[in-house]
Amino acid sequence: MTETLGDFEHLVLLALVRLGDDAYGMTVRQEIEARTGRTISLGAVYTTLDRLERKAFIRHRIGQPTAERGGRRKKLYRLEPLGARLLRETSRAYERMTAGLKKRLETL
Amino acid sequence: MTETLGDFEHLVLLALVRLGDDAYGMTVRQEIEARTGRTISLGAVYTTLDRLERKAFIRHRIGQPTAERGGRRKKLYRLEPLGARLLRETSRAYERMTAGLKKRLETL
DNA sequence: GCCGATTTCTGCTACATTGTATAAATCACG
DNA sequence: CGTGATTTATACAATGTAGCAGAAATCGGC
Repeated sequence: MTETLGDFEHLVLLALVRLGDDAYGMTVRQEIEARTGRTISLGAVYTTLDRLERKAFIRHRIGQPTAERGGRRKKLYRLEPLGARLLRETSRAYERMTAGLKKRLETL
Repeated sequence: MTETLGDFEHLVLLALVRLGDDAYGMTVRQEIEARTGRTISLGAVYTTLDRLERKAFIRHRIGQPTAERGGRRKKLYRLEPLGARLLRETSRAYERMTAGLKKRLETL
């Protein structure tokens, strides 16, 4: 593996996988906040999405405006093959690091 | 969660758990290299161990010299309660992020 | 036993990348 | 317009990483 993912980048990619068609700034933040319990600024999310896109791990398209008042057009993101491969590798590496340790981790 | 662990810091803590009594610079590197498949410089390991210790997540003691060739005295590291708690939280957060996604991740 | 060669291990320094907050700009709709 | 949803810009802190210097220990020859 040549490339590596930072901690937060990793979380963002996982959020994209789970969110599927509805992945953009706000939902990505919600998803990560809800599951990790940590508080995240939107700026952090956008910066990271942008960086991941520059590296060709993800790509965006512009969504349709919604019927709500306000509601600027969203940038919807999805995983690209390069990012998918890296995410899979990173997840596997994590699995190998924790293999046989999960019970112990819980009782730390 | 107020504090967070970086990607590499996380790997280092996991290595400490697995290595138990025999965790020092070289073995930590070996462990991470073997399981993640990535190449790691010793300097990276030492710097990270040092930072983790400053934050009171880990602590070291000086080991006895061994009979091996070379074999300078080792700094043996072990997890402190603060680090253990953070590691557990981080691991749980990751579990929640990947819950129900593992199969999908494998076929990305 | 002393001495240099050799090996293991640690410390330091410097720089690149990633993480994060805050404030400002845009856009879509009524 | 004015208002709310969303994105962009900016700046700085924290983390990741390489490279090299140096200290401590053993080994073999003399």
